[in-house]
Amino acid sequence: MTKDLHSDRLKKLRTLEERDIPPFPARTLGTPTPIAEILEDFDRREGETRTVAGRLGQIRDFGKLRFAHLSDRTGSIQCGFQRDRLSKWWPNRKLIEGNDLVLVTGECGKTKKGEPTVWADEVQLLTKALRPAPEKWHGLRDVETRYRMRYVDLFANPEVREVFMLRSRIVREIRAFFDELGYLEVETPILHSIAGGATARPFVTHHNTLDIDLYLRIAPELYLKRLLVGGLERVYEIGRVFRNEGISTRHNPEFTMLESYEAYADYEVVMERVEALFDRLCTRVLGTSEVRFRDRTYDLKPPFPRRRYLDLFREKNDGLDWFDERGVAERARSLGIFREDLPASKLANDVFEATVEDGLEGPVFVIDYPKAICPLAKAGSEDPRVAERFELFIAGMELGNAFSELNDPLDQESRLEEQIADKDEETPSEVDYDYVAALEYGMPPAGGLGIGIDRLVMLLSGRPSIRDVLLFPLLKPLEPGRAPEPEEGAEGGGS
RNA sequence: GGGGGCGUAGCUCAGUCGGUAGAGCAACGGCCUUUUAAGCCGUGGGUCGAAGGUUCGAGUCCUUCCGCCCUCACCA
Repeated sequence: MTKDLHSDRLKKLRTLEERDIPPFPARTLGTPTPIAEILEDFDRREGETRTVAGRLGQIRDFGKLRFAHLSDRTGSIQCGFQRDRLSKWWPNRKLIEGNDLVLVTGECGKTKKGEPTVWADEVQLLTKALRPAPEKWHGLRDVETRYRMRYVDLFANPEVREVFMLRSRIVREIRAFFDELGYLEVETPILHSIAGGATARPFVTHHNTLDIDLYLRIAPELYLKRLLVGGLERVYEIGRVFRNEGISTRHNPEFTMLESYEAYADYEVVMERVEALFDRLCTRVLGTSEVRFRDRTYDLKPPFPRRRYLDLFREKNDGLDWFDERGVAERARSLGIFREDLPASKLANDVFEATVEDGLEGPVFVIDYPKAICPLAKAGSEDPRVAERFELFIAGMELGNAFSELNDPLDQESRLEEQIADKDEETPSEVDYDYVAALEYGMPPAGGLGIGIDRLVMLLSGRPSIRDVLLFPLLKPLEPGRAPEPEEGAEGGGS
């Protein structure tokens, strides 16, 4: 609790109550103007009376005059409090301090040094802050506190706010992009009875009334493609997916995925869409196609080069053929990543990841993946061993994954069944026969796309960790309890 | 899970060889009508992440635990 630590502020709270000044009033007595709007054309506003509201910064006190900056979501402006203008309020001035939320109405004018200032004629305390703000010029630095108390981070560090404003603009622009192409934005279930559409360990939950286990979705893919069967033809969804796996600078157990599906298109069309989308984000949101990320500069100007998966594999592995099982096993051993339990295709893909992926600075489309590692993609017309699939890599990060969607129900059924056969903890628990049934009704040929929104925002904002683009990244909860009392018979709850 | 680093006042950080717990900002009292990292005088503020150990004596050394960061593994 707050109690002892900031008892000064609690004392002020009581004094406010004694003086009938509500510390948390229900009504805001005025309509604040966004601060940026006032600053925009300040010279012309001089002499006008304006109302501003926001969080009070540090007060600079001169006895009969005090200054403090007031910040709202749009910016920050200086307020001047003079005894001669505020005779009624003046005796209460010390009850309002830095970090309180206030409403100030007064005349716009400049100080001797030319600083735009609202000279207060009326002041209303909107919310008494019982905790002080972090230190004024270093801000809040401690990463753990920043993530755990993001609400403080946001008001103490303006650049953090900017990241999330940028994130919002990016998402809005993505929506506009698909909307203009006639896509329908949809919402599909998050609770799945079969965790399909990707390979990942799911979170499990339970529905009490039905008494069944359900999974939080690991991908919306299979539901979106059902909608293609239903005739919606162009659909997209931006939503949270959940994977019960490790946490790192690039992974959070819940993250935001964009998936889109377009009938009568294939992965070539999708590559064009991705290029158009990046071009739009660069011009309309960033204003440049160059981004700085982890000490490197990337030019996101399309077109992006395309490299065949199998070619990249051969290049980085001394001409080794991906399908050469013995050679691949040997190579895996020399890399120290050999695993007896893996099917050949998975092992070969591990070799690909170990030798190729980190070097993919990009932007680059890696295209034409071996069919064996793409259970939901359609085989190419030229080489039946490869699937029409691409992944977009930038800065060694996988940003997008797309393919010409497999719509042959018989092929799909056997591939899903194969997947279950060499099952590990990450493969789906069972085959989604309802999805196969949907395909049996006829799904149009289609190009599908998945983009990790968080990683995209990382790249476009130049933030190296996914936690910097998530408002509330997952952290271990702090243990409120100390060690249990060492008396015997202390009841459980133990870990 | 492996390796490395970190945890000291509300915040940002010092703390030497093991010898009384420090600074700046914030807070509190005072002066000041043009500051904007305001200034000046004064005051208060600590479970040194937690527990145990070594020692006459531990923020400092040892052990265990908790949390965070980086990295590797994992993550098609």
